[in-house]
Amino acid sequence: VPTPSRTSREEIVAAGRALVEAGGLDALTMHRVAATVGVRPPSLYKHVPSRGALIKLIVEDVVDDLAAALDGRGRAATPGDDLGAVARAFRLFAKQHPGTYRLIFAPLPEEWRADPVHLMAASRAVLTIAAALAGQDRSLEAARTITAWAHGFVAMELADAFRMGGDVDQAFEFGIDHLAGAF
Amino acid sequence: VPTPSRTSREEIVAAGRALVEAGGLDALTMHRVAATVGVRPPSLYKHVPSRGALIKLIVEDVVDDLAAALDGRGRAATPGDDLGAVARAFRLFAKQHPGTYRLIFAPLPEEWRADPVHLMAASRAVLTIAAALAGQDRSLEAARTITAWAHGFVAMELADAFRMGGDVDQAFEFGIDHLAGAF
DNA sequence: ACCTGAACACCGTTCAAGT
DNA sequence: ACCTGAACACCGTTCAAGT
Repeated sequence: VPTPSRTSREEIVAAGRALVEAGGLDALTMHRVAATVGVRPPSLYKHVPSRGALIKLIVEDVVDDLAAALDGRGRAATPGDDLGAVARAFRLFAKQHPGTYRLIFAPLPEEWRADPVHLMAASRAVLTIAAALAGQDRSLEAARTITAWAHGFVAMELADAFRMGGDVDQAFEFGIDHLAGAF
Repeated sequence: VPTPSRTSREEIVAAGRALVEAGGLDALTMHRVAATVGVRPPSLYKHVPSRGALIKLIVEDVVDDLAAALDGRGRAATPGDDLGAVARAFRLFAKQHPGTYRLIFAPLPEEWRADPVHLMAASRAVLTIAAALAGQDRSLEAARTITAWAHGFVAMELADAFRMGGDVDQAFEFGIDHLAGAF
């Protein structure tokens, strides 16, 4: 006798994402996800192959949101202003979703990593700006320099690694200004 | 009747570091550490308060080695060449110790994070170069820009996040060149 | 003073049995 | 076709008992 699903993959991903956001990857247990969606742990395996596969789905969900946040900005007057706008949008997203942002570049086992398609969508905005700043044939290197700086900055900020005083917001603006003029 | 220790904190930290290096933080279990040093899991608690405290000791050990790697270079001809030398030493360290490098800026719970003293020792080399490049009163911002870029770059590299082709070594040298001229 | 076995409350995952 | 309880092999940690 077929029975209707009592939950869904979407609901499971959303519940898992909330758990990661609230308590990091350690808080993502199949038991807790099951309790959240109102089912017993073994039932989750009818919707998702494993905890690792669930992590992958959560990361892809977050990366898609990041891509939307980076694309959903007006066009600024100069490439330098555009760089400032994406950089600030990037940092804002990380601060608004610290728990799940960290997952994006976390050193996960190969099989749990996001599909490249999602990361490439999130790279589009920076690539466009890099081409405007450094020229088409240097755009990939410039984009990697910008992205590395932006990710490194927010990763260190989220890890509370800026412990020598000073104004962290000001250091971020300093980075924007000097990268905009670097290429 | 007092009995002599069959292991030590140093041995436990070394065993834990090797486990993290080989299999990431997930591989660091008290059971495996105990088996490596030849003792039962409960005995570890005579030498280390908890798994979290062990993680902290491992991170501090790694950060000390990183500081030594960054300091153990000759002085180059120009500040720009010095920047290249530390940056390459930084990246080399990360590639030689990928599993434990990732721990340094990992989003660990507050109580497991390295003591600031260790991180500050590792910051010394970059701060000196930043002062030479950007001037004393901009040295902190410049050091944060450089460190963010370097960490972001190797973090993305270790996470296999550069998936759009191109030469990654060349992108790193591109970053060095343009940061050296940015301040 | 350190080590041990037993125990507790958790995990991820499998599987046969229910509906 | 999905859900469940029972089970297995793991975890971190505590604690009384050994030496």
